[in-house]
Amino acid sequence: MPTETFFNLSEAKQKRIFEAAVKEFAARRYSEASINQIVKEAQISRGSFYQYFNGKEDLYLYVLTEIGKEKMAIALPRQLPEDADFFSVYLSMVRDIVAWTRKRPLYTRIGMLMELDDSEFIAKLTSRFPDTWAGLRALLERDKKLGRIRPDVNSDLVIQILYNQNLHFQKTLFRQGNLDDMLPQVEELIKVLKEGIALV
Amino acid sequence: MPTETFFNLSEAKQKRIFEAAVKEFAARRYSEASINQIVKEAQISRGSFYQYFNGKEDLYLYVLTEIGKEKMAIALPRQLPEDADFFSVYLSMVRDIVAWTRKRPLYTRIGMLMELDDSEFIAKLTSRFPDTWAGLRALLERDKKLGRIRPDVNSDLVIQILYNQNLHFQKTLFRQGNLDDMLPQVEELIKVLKEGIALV
DNA sequence: GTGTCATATGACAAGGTTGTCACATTGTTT
DNA sequence: AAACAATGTGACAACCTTGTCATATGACAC
Repeated sequence: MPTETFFNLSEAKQKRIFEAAVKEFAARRYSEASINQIVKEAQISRGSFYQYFNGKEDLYLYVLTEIGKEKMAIALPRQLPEDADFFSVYLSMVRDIVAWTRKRPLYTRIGMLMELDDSEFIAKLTSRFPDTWAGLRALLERDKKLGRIRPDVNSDLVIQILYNQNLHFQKTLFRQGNLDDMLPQVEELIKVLKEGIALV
Repeated sequence: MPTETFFNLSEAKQKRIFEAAVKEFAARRYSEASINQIVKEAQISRGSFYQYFNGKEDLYLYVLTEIGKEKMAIALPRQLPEDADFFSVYLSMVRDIVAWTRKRPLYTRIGMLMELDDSEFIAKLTSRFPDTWAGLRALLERDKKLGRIRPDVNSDLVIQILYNQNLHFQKTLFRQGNLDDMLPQVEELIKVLKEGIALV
Protein backbone atom coordinates (compact mmCIF):
# COMPACT_ATOMS: atom_id res chain seq x y z
CA MET A 1 0.00 0.00 0.00
CA PRO A 2 1.56 3.27 -1.13
CA THR A 3 1.42 6.22 1.25
CA GLU A 4 -1.32 8.82 1.16
CA THR A 5 0.93 11.46 -0.38
CA PHE A 6 1.36 9.21 -3.38
CA PHE A 7 -2.35 9.20 -4.04
CA ASN A 8 -2.41 12.97 -3.64
CA LEU A 9 -0.10 13.22 -6.61
CA SER A 10 -1.47 14.15 -10.00
CA GLU A 11 -2.74 11.25 -12.09
CA ALA A 12 -0.01 11.92 -14.61
CA LYS A 13 2.75 11.67 -12.05
CA GLN A 14 1.32 8.54 -10.50
CA LYS A 15 1.14 7.01 -13.93
CA ARG A 16 4.71 8.05 -14.71
CA ILE A 17 5.94 6.30 -11.59
CA PHE A 18 3.79 3.24 -12.18
CA GLU A 19 5.01 2.88 -15.72
CA ALA A 20 8.62 3.30 -14.74
CA ALA A 21 8.16 0.54 -12.18
CA VAL A 22 6.49 -1.72 -14.74
CA LYS A 23 9.34 -1.12 -17.14
CA GLU A 24 11.95 -2.04 -14.55
CA PHE A 25 10.11 -5.07 -13.15
CA ALA A 26 9.64 -6.35 -16.69
CA ALA A 27 13.33 -5.97 -17.41
CA ARG A 28 14.84 -7.47 -14.27
CA ARG A 29 13.38 -9.86 -11.79
CA TYR A 30 12.26 -8.49 -8.48
CA SER A 31 15.44 -9.23 -6.58
CA GLU A 32 17.54 -7.53 -9.22
CA ALA A 33 15.29 -4.59 -9.96
CA SER A 34 16.78 -1.25 -8.96
CA ILE A 35 14.92 1.59 -7.33
CA ASN A 36 17.60 3.92 -8.64
CA GLN A 37 16.62 2.93 -12.14
CA ILE A 38 12.95 3.52 -11.46
CA VAL A 39 13.34 6.98 -9.95
CA LYS A 40 15.59 7.98 -12.80
CA GLU A 41 13.06 6.80 -15.35
CA ALA A 42 10.15 8.41 -13.53
CA GLN A 43 12.13 11.59 -13.05
CA ILE A 44 11.55 11.85 -9.35
CA SER A 45 14.16 12.15 -6.65
CA ARG A 46 15.21 9.28 -4.52
CA GLY A 47 13.84 11.02 -1.44
CA SER A 48 10.42 11.40 -3.03
CA PHE A 49 10.19 7.72 -3.78
CA TYR A 50 10.51 6.86 -0.13
CA GLN A 51 7.79 9.35 0.60
CA TYR A 52 5.47 7.40 -1.68
CA PHE A 53 6.44 3.84 -0.90
CA ASN A 54 7.97 1.96 1.98
CA GLY A 55 10.44 0.36 -0.35
CA LYS A 56 10.75 -2.07 -3.22
CA GLU A 57 8.32 -4.61 -1.77
CA ASP A 58 5.68 -1.97 -1.34
CA LEU A 59 6.06 -0.75 -4.89
CA TYR A 60 6.03 -4.26 -6.31
CA LEU A 61 2.84 -5.13 -4.46
CA TYR A 62 1.26 -1.96 -5.75
CA VAL A 63 2.22 -2.74 -9.34
CA LEU A 64 0.90 -6.28 -8.97
CA THR A 65 -2.46 -5.21 -7.62
CA GLU A 66 -2.86 -2.55 -10.30
CA ILE A 67 -2.16 -5.13 -12.96
CA GLY A 68 -4.55 -7.50 -11.24
CA LYS A 69 -7.30 -4.90 -11.34
CA GLU A 70 -6.93 -4.34 -15.04
CA LYS A 71 -6.78 -8.06 -15.67
CA MET A 72 -9.97 -8.67 -13.74
CA ALA A 73 -11.78 -5.95 -15.66
CA ILE A 74 -10.91 -7.67 -18.90
CA ALA A 75 -11.25 -11.29 -17.83
CA LEU A 76 -14.81 -11.00 -16.50
CA PRO A 77 -16.66 -10.40 -19.79
CA ARG A 78 -15.69 -13.70 -21.40
CA GLN A 79 -18.14 -16.53 -20.98
CA LEU A 80 -18.06 -20.18 -21.85
CA PRO A 81 -20.84 -22.80 -21.89
CA GLU A 82 -21.29 -24.34 -18.47
CA ASP A 83 -20.46 -27.81 -19.71
CA ALA A 84 -17.45 -26.91 -21.83
CA ASP A 85 -14.88 -29.64 -21.55
CA PHE A 86 -11.52 -29.30 -19.89
CA PHE A 87 -9.51 -28.88 -23.05
CA SER A 88 -11.80 -26.25 -24.53
CA VAL A 89 -11.61 -24.19 -21.37
CA TYR A 90 -7.86 -24.51 -21.31
CA LEU A 91 -7.59 -23.47 -24.92
CA SER A 92 -9.81 -20.48 -24.29
CA MET A 93 -7.61 -19.63 -21.34
CA VAL A 94 -4.55 -19.65 -23.52
CA ARG A 95 -6.31 -17.44 -26.03
CA ASP A 96 -6.96 -15.00 -23.21
CA ILE A 97 -3.31 -15.08 -22.24
CA VAL A 98 -2.27 -14.43 -25.81
CA ALA A 99 -4.67 -11.52 -26.14
CA TRP A 100 -3.52 -10.14 -22.82
CA THR A 101 0.10 -10.45 -23.85
CA ARG A 102 -0.66 -8.63 -27.09
CA LYS A 103 -2.20 -5.78 -25.19
CA ARG A 104 0.19 -5.58 -22.28
CA PRO A 105 3.39 -7.43 -23.09
CA LEU A 106 5.22 -6.03 -20.10
CA TYR A 107 2.61 -7.29 -17.68
CA THR A 108 2.93 -10.92 -18.62
CA ARG A 109 6.67 -10.43 -18.65
CA ILE A 110 6.48 -9.38 -15.02
CA GLY A 111 4.47 -12.48 -14.22
CA MET A 112 7.03 -14.61 -15.96
CA LEU A 113 9.98 -13.10 -14.15
CA MET A 114 8.10 -13.56 -10.91
CA GLU A 115 7.98 -17.29 -11.56
CA LEU A 116 11.71 -17.33 -12.14
CA ASP A 117 12.57 -15.42 -9.00
CA ASP A 118 13.28 -17.42 -5.91
CA SER A 119 13.78 -14.65 -3.40
CA GLU A 120 12.22 -14.87 0.03
CA PHE A 121 9.65 -12.20 -0.70
CA ILE A 122 8.46 -13.68 -3.99
CA ALA A 123 8.17 -17.10 -2.41
CA LYS A 124 5.85 -15.66 0.24
CA LEU A 125 3.87 -13.84 -2.42
CA THR A 126 3.22 -16.73 -4.78
CA SER A 127 2.30 -19.06 -1.95
CA ARG A 128 -0.39 -16.70 -0.74
CA PHE A 129 -2.12 -15.88 -4.01
CA PRO A 130 -4.79 -18.37 -5.11
CA ASP A 131 -3.82 -20.07 -8.32
CA THR A 132 -5.52 -19.51 -11.64
CA TRP A 133 -4.69 -23.11 -12.25
CA ALA A 134 -6.65 -24.40 -9.29
CA GLY A 135 -9.83 -23.71 -11.24
CA LEU A 136 -8.56 -25.74 -14.13
CA ARG A 137 -7.80 -28.60 -11.82
CA ALA A 138 -11.35 -28.62 -10.55
CA LEU A 139 -12.55 -28.76 -14.13
CA LEU A 140 -10.39 -31.76 -14.81
CA GLU A 141 -11.85 -33.53 -11.82
CA ARG A 142 -15.34 -32.75 -13.02
CA ASP A 143 -14.58 -34.16 -16.45
CA LYS A 144 -13.30 -37.30 -14.83
CA LYS A 145 -16.68 -37.79 -13.19
CA LEU A 146 -18.38 -37.02 -16.48
CA GLY A 147 -16.47 -39.83 -18.14
CA ARG A 148 -14.53 -37.57 -20.43
CA ILE A 149 -11.20 -38.12 -18.77
CA ARG A 150 -9.68 -41.39 -17.64
CA PRO A 151 -10.37 -41.52 -13.91
CA ASP A 152 -6.96 -42.90 -13.03
CA VAL A 153 -4.85 -40.03 -14.30
CA ASN A 154 -3.08 -37.81 -11.82
CA SER A 155 -4.76 -34.42 -12.04
CA ASP A 156 -1.92 -32.57 -10.38
CA LEU A 157 0.51 -33.91 -12.92
CA VAL A 158 -1.63 -32.84 -15.86
CA ILE A 159 -2.09 -29.35 -14.50
CA GLN A 160 1.60 -29.16 -13.79
CA ILE A 161 2.44 -30.09 -17.35
CA LEU A 162 0.16 -27.40 -18.67
CA TYR A 163 1.56 -24.88 -16.25
CA ASN A 164 5.17 -25.67 -17.02
CA GLN A 165 4.63 -25.69 -20.76
CA ASN A 166 2.82 -22.41 -20.49
CA LEU A 167 5.76 -20.90 -18.67
CA HIS A 168 8.11 -22.34 -21.21
CA PHE A 169 6.11 -20.93 -24.11
CA GLN A 170 6.19 -17.52 -22.53
CA LYS A 171 9.90 -17.75 -21.90
CA THR A 172 10.74 -18.60 -25.49
CA LEU A 173 8.24 -16.03 -26.61
CA PHE A 174 10.21 -13.27 -24.98
CA ARG A 175 13.45 -14.47 -26.43
CA GLN A 176 12.21 -14.78 -29.99
CA GLY A 177 8.95 -12.92 -29.80
CA ASN A 178 6.56 -14.64 -32.19
CA LEU A 179 3.25 -14.67 -30.38
CA ASP A 180 1.51 -16.40 -33.27
CA ASP A 181 3.50 -19.58 -32.68
CA MET A 182 1.98 -20.10 -29.28
CA LEU A 183 -1.53 -21.23 -30.17
CA PRO A 184 -0.52 -23.97 -32.62
CA GLN A 185 1.95 -25.27 -30.08
CA VAL A 186 -0.71 -25.38 -27.42
CA GLU A 187 -3.07 -27.21 -29.78
CA GLU A 188 -0.32 -29.72 -30.40
CA LEU A 189 0.17 -30.09 -26.66
CA ILE A 190 -3.52 -30.74 -26.16
CA LYS A 191 -3.48 -33.39 -28.84
CA VAL A 192 -0.55 -35.18 -27.23
CA LEU A 193 -2.16 -34.98 -23.85
CA LYS A 194 -5.50 -36.20 -25.15
CA GLU A 195 -4.42 -39.10 -27.28
CA GLY A 196 -0.92 -39.95 -26.13
CA ILE A 197 1.95 -40.58 -28.46
CA ALA A 198 2.27 -44.39 -28.45
CA LEU A 199 0.93 -46.51 -31.27
CA VAL A 200 -1.45 -49.20 -30.13
CA MET B 1 41.07 -22.45 -17.44
CA PRO B 2 42.60 -21.66 -14.04
CA THR B 3 46.12 -20.29 -13.97
CA GLU B 4 49.19 -22.47 -13.58
CA THR B 5 49.80 -21.35 -10.01
CA PHE B 6 46.43 -22.83 -9.10
CA PHE B 7 47.50 -26.25 -10.28
CA ASN B 8 50.77 -25.89 -8.38
CA LEU B 9 48.76 -25.67 -5.19
CA SER B 10 48.47 -28.70 -2.94
CA GLU B 11 45.63 -31.07 -3.78
CA ALA B 12 44.01 -30.23 -0.49
CA LYS B 13 43.96 -26.53 -1.16
CA GLN B 14 42.67 -26.96 -4.68
CA LYS B 15 39.92 -29.14 -3.31
CA ARG B 16 39.09 -26.63 -0.60
CA ILE B 17 38.66 -23.91 -3.21
CA PHE B 18 36.69 -26.15 -5.54
CA GLU B 19 34.32 -27.19 -2.80
CA ALA B 20 33.81 -23.65 -1.62
CA ALA B 21 32.92 -22.70 -5.17
CA VAL B 22 30.52 -25.61 -5.50
CA LYS B 23 28.86 -24.63 -2.25
CA GLU B 24 28.35 -21.06 -3.41
CA PHE B 25 27.22 -21.89 -6.93
CA ALA B 26 24.72 -24.35 -5.49
CA ALA B 27 23.37 -21.72 -3.13
CA ARG B 28 23.02 -18.76 -5.49
CA ARG B 29 22.75 -18.65 -9.24
CA TYR B 30 25.80 -17.62 -11.16
CA SER B 31 24.91 -13.96 -11.49
CA GLU B 32 24.31 -13.66 -7.76
CA ALA B 33 27.17 -15.80 -6.53
CA SER B 34 29.81 -13.87 -4.61
CA ILE B 35 33.53 -14.34 -4.89
CA ASN B 36 33.85 -12.79 -1.46
CA GLN B 37 31.78 -15.64 -0.08
CA ILE B 38 33.91 -18.22 -1.82
CA VAL B 39 37.28 -16.88 -0.67
CA LYS B 40 35.95 -16.62 2.86
CA GLU B 41 34.73 -20.21 2.80
CA ALA B 42 37.94 -21.48 1.20
CA GLN B 43 40.02 -19.42 3.61
CA ILE B 44 42.12 -17.78 0.98
CA SER B 45 42.64 -14.09 0.47
CA ARG B 46 40.91 -12.12 -2.20
CA GLY B 47 44.21 -11.40 -3.88
CA SER B 48 45.07 -15.10 -4.08
CA PHE B 49 41.84 -15.89 -5.83
CA TYR B 50 42.69 -13.59 -8.69
CA GLN B 51 46.04 -15.30 -8.91
CA TYR B 52 44.27 -18.59 -9.53
CA PHE B 53 41.40 -17.51 -11.73
CA ASN B 54 40.63 -14.71 -14.10
CA GLY B 55 37.35 -14.08 -12.37
CA LYS B 56 33.97 -15.57 -11.69
CA GLU B 57 33.45 -16.85 -15.22
CA ASP B 58 36.76 -18.66 -15.14
CA LEU B 59 35.98 -20.31 -11.83
CA TYR B 60 32.50 -21.30 -12.93
CA LEU B 61 33.79 -22.90 -16.10
CA TYR B 62 36.36 -24.79 -14.08
CA VAL B 63 33.73 -26.08 -11.67
CA LEU B 64 31.50 -27.12 -14.55
CA THR B 65 34.21 -29.04 -16.35
CA GLU B 66 35.29 -30.78 -13.15
CA ILE B 67 31.71 -31.85 -12.52
CA GLY B 68 31.43 -32.92 -16.14
CA LYS B 69 34.51 -35.11 -15.77
CA GLU B 70 33.11 -36.91 -12.76
CA LYS B 71 29.75 -37.29 -14.45
CA MET B 72 31.30 -38.85 -17.54
CA ALA B 73 33.28 -41.30 -15.45
CA ILE B 74 30.06 -42.50 -13.87
CA ALA B 75 27.75 -42.32 -16.86
CA LEU B 76 29.87 -44.47 -19.15
CA PRO B 77 29.47 -47.84 -17.39
CA ARG B 78 25.69 -48.09 -17.84
CA GLN B 79 24.50 -49.97 -20.84
CA LEU B 80 21.11 -50.54 -22.38
CA PRO B 81 19.99 -52.94 -25.13
CA GLU B 82 20.45 -51.41 -28.55
CA ASP B 83 16.76 -51.57 -29.35
CA ALA B 84 15.44 -50.29 -26.03
CA ASP B 85 12.41 -48.14 -26.67
CA PHE B 86 12.25 -44.43 -26.07
CA PHE B 87 10.42 -44.58 -22.78
CA SER B 88 12.73 -47.20 -21.29
CA VAL B 89 15.75 -45.13 -22.16
CA TYR B 90 14.17 -42.07 -20.70
CA LEU B 91 13.28 -43.89 -17.51
CA SER B 92 16.79 -45.20 -17.21
CA MET B 93 18.05 -41.69 -17.73
CA VAL B 94 15.93 -40.44 -14.89
CA ARG B 95 17.21 -43.24 -12.70
CA ASP B 96 20.71 -42.03 -13.47
CA ILE B 97 19.78 -38.50 -12.54
CA VAL B 98 18.29 -39.68 -9.27
CA ALA B 99 21.38 -41.69 -8.44
CA TRP B 100 23.61 -38.81 -9.37
CA THR B 101 21.58 -36.45 -7.24
CA ARG B 102 21.84 -38.85 -4.31
CA LYS B 103 25.59 -38.91 -4.62
CA ARG B 104 26.23 -35.25 -5.42
CA PRO B 105 23.18 -33.20 -4.51
CA LEU B 106 25.03 -29.93 -4.93
CA TYR B 107 26.08 -30.74 -8.47
CA THR B 108 22.58 -31.18 -9.80
CA ARG B 109 21.61 -28.10 -7.84
CA ILE B 110 24.18 -26.13 -9.77
CA GLY B 111 22.77 -27.46 -13.01
CA MET B 112 19.31 -26.44 -11.93
CA LEU B 113 20.30 -22.93 -10.99
CA MET B 114 22.09 -22.65 -14.29
CA GLU B 115 18.80 -23.26 -16.06
CA LEU B 116 17.14 -20.55 -14.03
CA ASP B 117 19.83 -17.97 -14.68
CA ASP B 118 19.37 -15.72 -17.66
CA SER B 119 22.58 -13.74 -17.52
CA GLU B 120 24.55 -13.07 -20.68
CA PHE B 121 27.31 -15.47 -19.77
CA ILE B 122 25.04 -18.40 -18.91
CA ALA B 123 23.09 -17.89 -22.11
CA LYS B 124 26.31 -18.20 -24.10
CA LEU B 125 27.30 -21.25 -22.12
CA THR B 126 24.09 -23.26 -22.49
CA SER B 127 23.82 -22.50 -26.18
CA ARG B 128 27.27 -23.90 -26.85
CA PHE B 129 27.05 -27.14 -24.91
CA PRO B 130 25.46 -30.07 -26.77
CA ASP B 131 22.24 -31.13 -25.15
CA THR B 132 21.79 -34.40 -23.32
CA TRP B 133 18.27 -34.20 -24.61
CA ALA B 134 19.26 -34.15 -28.25
CA GLY B 135 20.11 -37.83 -27.98
CA LEU B 136 16.68 -38.56 -26.59
CA ARG B 137 15.11 -36.71 -29.47
CA ALA B 138 16.96 -38.88 -31.96
CA LEU B 139 15.65 -41.94 -30.15
CA LEU B 140 12.12 -40.69 -30.44
CA GLU B 141 12.57 -40.21 -34.16
CA ARG B 142 13.93 -43.72 -34.47
CA ASP B 143 10.95 -45.15 -32.59
CA LYS B 144 8.65 -43.30 -34.95
CA LYS B 145 10.22 -45.12 -37.86
CA LEU B 146 9.98 -48.40 -35.95
CA GLY B 147 6.25 -47.89 -35.60
CA ARG B 148 6.34 -47.53 -31.84
CA ILE B 149 5.44 -43.89 -31.79
CA ARG B 150 2.73 -42.14 -33.77
CA PRO B 151 4.58 -40.57 -36.69
CA ASP B 152 2.60 -37.34 -36.56
CA VAL B 153 3.60 -36.21 -33.07
CA ASN B 154 5.88 -33.24 -32.66
CA SER B 155 9.15 -34.60 -31.34
CA ASP B 156 10.39 -31.27 -30.10
CA LEU B 157 7.27 -30.80 -28.05
CA VAL B 158 7.58 -34.19 -26.41
CA ILE B 159 11.22 -33.63 -25.53
CA GLN B 160 10.36 -30.21 -24.23
CA ILE B 161 7.68 -31.61 -21.99
CA LEU B 162 10.10 -34.12 -20.56
CA TYR B 163 12.74 -31.47 -20.12
CA ASN B 164 10.45 -29.01 -18.42
CA GLN B 165 8.94 -31.61 -16.15
CA ASN B 166 12.39 -32.78 -15.24
CA LEU B 167 13.39 -29.27 -14.30
CA HIS B 168 10.20 -28.88 -12.33
CA PHE B 169 10.76 -32.13 -10.45
CA GLN B 170 14.22 -30.99 -9.51
CA LYS B 171 12.98 -27.62 -8.40
CA THR B 172 10.35 -29.04 -6.07
CA LEU B 173 12.85 -31.60 -4.95
CA PHE B 174 15.13 -28.94 -3.58
CA ARG B 175 12.32 -27.17 -1.85
CA GLN B 176 10.91 -30.26 -0.15
CA GLY B 177 13.67 -32.71 -0.66
CA ASN B 178 12.05 -36.11 -1.10
CA LEU B 179 14.02 -37.79 -3.83
CA ASP B 180 11.93 -40.97 -3.62
CA ASP B 181 8.89 -39.15 -5.00
CA MET B 182 10.56 -38.44 -8.29
CA LEU B 183 10.53 -41.87 -9.91
CA PRO B 184 6.81 -42.57 -9.40
CA GLN B 185 6.01 -39.15 -10.77
CA VAL B 186 8.09 -39.81 -13.84
CA GLU B 187 6.40 -43.16 -14.34
CA GLU B 188 3.07 -41.39 -14.15
CA LEU B 189 4.29 -38.85 -16.68
CA ILE B 190 5.33 -41.59 -19.05
CA LYS B 191 1.94 -43.22 -18.74
CA VAL B 192 0.14 -39.98 -19.55
CA LEU B 193 2.42 -39.32 -22.46
CA LYS B 194 2.03 -42.85 -23.79
CA GLU B 195 -1.69 -43.33 -23.54
CA GLY B 196 -3.12 -39.84 -23.24
CA ILE B 197 -5.73 -38.88 -20.70
CA ALA B 198 -8.93 -38.76 -22.76
CA LEU B 199 -11.46 -41.57 -22.66
CA VAL B 200 -12.33 -42.99 -26.04
C1' DG C 1 73.69 -15.35 4.69
C1' DT C 2 71.97 -13.67 0.50
C1' DG C 3 69.47 -13.63 -3.63
C1' DT C 4 65.61 -15.00 -6.31
C1' DC C 5 61.34 -16.56 -7.32
C1' DA C 6 56.50 -18.20 -6.30
C1' DT C 7 52.88 -17.43 -3.46
C1' DA C 8 49.93 -14.79 0.03
C1' DT C 9 47.79 -10.67 1.64
C1' DG C 10 44.55 -7.01 2.56
C1' DA C 11 43.94 -2.20 1.68
C1' DC C 12 42.20 0.32 -2.00
C1' DA C 13 39.50 2.36 -5.93
C1' DA C 14 35.40 2.43 -8.48
C1' DG C 15 31.01 1.03 -9.02
C1' DG C 16 26.66 -0.54 -7.38
C1' DT C 17 22.73 -1.00 -3.92
C1' DT C 18 19.18 0.85 -0.08
C1' DG C 19 17.19 4.03 3.26
C1' DT C 20 17.53 8.57 5.82
C1' DC C 21 17.41 13.30 6.78
C1' DA C 22 18.16 18.19 7.05
C1' DC C 23 16.93 21.44 4.03
C1' DA C 24 14.53 23.88 -0.07
C1' DT C 25 10.58 24.67 -2.49
C1' DT C 26 6.10 24.75 -3.36
C1' DG C 27 0.94 25.42 -1.92
C1' DT C 28 -2.75 26.68 1.19
C1' DT C 29 -4.94 28.91 4.82
C1' DT C 30 -5.35 32.48 7.93
C1' DA D 1 1.91 39.15 3.88
C1' DA D 2 2.83 35.66 7.15
C1' DA D 3 2.46 31.31 8.97
C1' DC D 4 1.96 26.57 8.38
C1' DA D 5 1.60 22.27 5.96
C1' DA D 6 2.77 19.38 2.16
C1' DT D 7 5.95 17.96 -1.08
C1' DG D 8 10.63 17.80 -3.45
C1' DT D 9 15.65 17.17 -3.17
C1' DG D 10 20.23 15.23 -3.30
C1' DA D 11 24.04 14.46 -0.26
C1' DC D 12 25.11 11.06 2.95
C1' DA D 13 26.04 6.69 5.54
C1' DA D 14 26.30 1.91 5.37
C1' DC D 15 26.72 -2.01 2.96
C1' DC D 16 27.57 -4.73 -0.96
C1' DT D 17 30.20 -6.06 -5.28
C1' DT D 18 34.71 -6.76 -8.42
C1' DG D 19 39.57 -6.36 -9.76
C1' DT D 20 44.26 -4.37 -8.79
C1' DC D 21 48.63 -3.75 -6.65
C1' DA D 22 52.37 -2.77 -3.56
C1' DT D 23 53.98 -5.28 -0.11
C1' DA D 24 54.97 -9.41 2.91
C1' DT D 25 56.10 -14.11 3.45
C1' DG D 26 57.76 -18.35 2.43
C1' DA D 27 61.02 -21.69 0.00
C1' DC D 28 64.84 -23.06 -2.35
C1' DA D 29 69.56 -22.28 -4.53
C1' DC D 30 73.96 -20.61 -4.38
